[in-house]
Amino acid sequence: MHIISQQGYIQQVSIHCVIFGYQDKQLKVLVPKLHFQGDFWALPSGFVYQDEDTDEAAKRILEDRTGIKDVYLESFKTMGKASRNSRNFLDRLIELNPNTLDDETKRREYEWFTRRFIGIGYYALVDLNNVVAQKNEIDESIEWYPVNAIPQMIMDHNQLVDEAIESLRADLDRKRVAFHLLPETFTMKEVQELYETILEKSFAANNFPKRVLELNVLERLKKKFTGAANKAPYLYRFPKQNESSVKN
Amino acid sequence: MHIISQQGYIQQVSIHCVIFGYQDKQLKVLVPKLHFQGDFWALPSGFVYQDEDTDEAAKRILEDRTGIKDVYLESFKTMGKASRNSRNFLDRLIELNPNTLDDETKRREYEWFTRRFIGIGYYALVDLNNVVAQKNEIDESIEWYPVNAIPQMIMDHNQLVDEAIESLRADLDRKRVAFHLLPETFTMKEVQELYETILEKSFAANNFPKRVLELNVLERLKKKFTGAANKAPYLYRFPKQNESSVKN
DNA sequence: GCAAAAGTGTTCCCTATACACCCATGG
DNA sequence: CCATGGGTGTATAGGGAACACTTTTGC
Repeated sequence: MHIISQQGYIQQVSIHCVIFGYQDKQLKVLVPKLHFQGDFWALPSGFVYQDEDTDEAAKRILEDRTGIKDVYLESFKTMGKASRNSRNFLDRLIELNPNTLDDETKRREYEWFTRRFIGIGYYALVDLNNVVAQKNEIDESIEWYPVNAIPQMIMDHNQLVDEAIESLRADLDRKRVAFHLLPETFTMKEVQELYETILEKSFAANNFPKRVLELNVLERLKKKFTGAANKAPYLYRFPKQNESSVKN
Repeated sequence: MHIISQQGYIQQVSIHCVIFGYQDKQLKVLVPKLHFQGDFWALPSGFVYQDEDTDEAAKRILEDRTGIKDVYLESFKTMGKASRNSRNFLDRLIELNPNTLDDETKRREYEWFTRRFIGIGYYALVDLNNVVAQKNEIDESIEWYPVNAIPQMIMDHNQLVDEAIESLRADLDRKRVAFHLLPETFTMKEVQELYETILEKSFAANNFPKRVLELNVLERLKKKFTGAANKAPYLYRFPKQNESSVKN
């Protein structure tokens, strides 16, 4: 572990990333498990450099921890409780990993880490099928969990996920945000299933395409011939404005 | 001016309050003007004590600067640009107010104030008719401005107001938030005009009451006899859950 | 031709709007 | 009884859902 407290971070502000993906008709979140004794799960988190936008910090943390870059990012909530610190978490971690605080530097790190932090929550939308998340050295594993089967995480991270889902739902109506969860090309049925999954309600199959298409953000491509003995659906593409599409 | 930099604040985090009121069928924002040469308007802003929730800080700042307390508060946006600092503003202020930096303490304050700050935006909803906003000593005046006639403020404060309005509109649908802008008792027509003002669209007069009433949050009181030669409308009350209603 | 899934059309229902009408109130 | 504005009923339009139907595809 490097000396984190002296790298020019803004004090007492942390960034937390809820990374959404979509697979098997389920909304999933990418959660790393820390490489320590004791089953600690935690959202990819980090701090903000003095000369860095918080948006940039979220992107950097995401890439460092998962290898994922160039994704859609949205800040959704800032957690500001005075009691918000990682002392409970770190004490439990140290209890189960006795050699963690074996020198003066690390003890100073402990003090730094366990102060009260204001946490800025970001959610990311990625194309799970195209993205290969790679754990880095501080993680034991990194896995996609369906939103209703996320392990117990440290601090308020489970609450952050809940708030992220709520924001995602609210944003679905106003912004054309959902397409970021789909692969480069997709069928209208896949779009509908995605909306039904996230909003937990079903839509009529005849009106849904009309409503989506009149957003005027989808490009219709050629049909998708799968070899199956049925009518081939059209493929659509969501031309991404700023970001290039995600290729791990 | 006291020594602000040493009072146990969280470093580089600021709070900004957009205070909404409603009067004369207009949505208004309460904006103080600083007691300095040079026409500086700025949202009521401040910092967060180490042992204080950010929500508490927003409440405290609101009360210190305006005398208003016990209002509905909602955090709506966190501004995180690396370039976000008040150096331009303060340099202009010092230029126009030469005696501002006349001792060492104040010069140190200047350094503290002009660092990069992460700004947490809150909006408050108050009953403008019942609330008497009181300027404190650092303000020259404090006034209600219609949202489309707000003076040019410092830093990104105008943008904060725009984002606050957007959030307020989005929240109107999901939460029963608007009643906080009305007096203790009000007629259905007043509710409708409020919604029409904020959302900038009109509603049919027959269904609107039905939709509002089936929220089951309003209490119908006796009729309102104004002495005018017409049918007296019913008065309604919004029983506030946690907060007591605002009396300056 | 047949099965499977895509895509479309018809009908129905619900909600919101427009408009008309009735009602309470005070002069 | 009349003017005023609150409140309510009726007809209509639009959007979404259910259901049935047509179309495309490969065997």
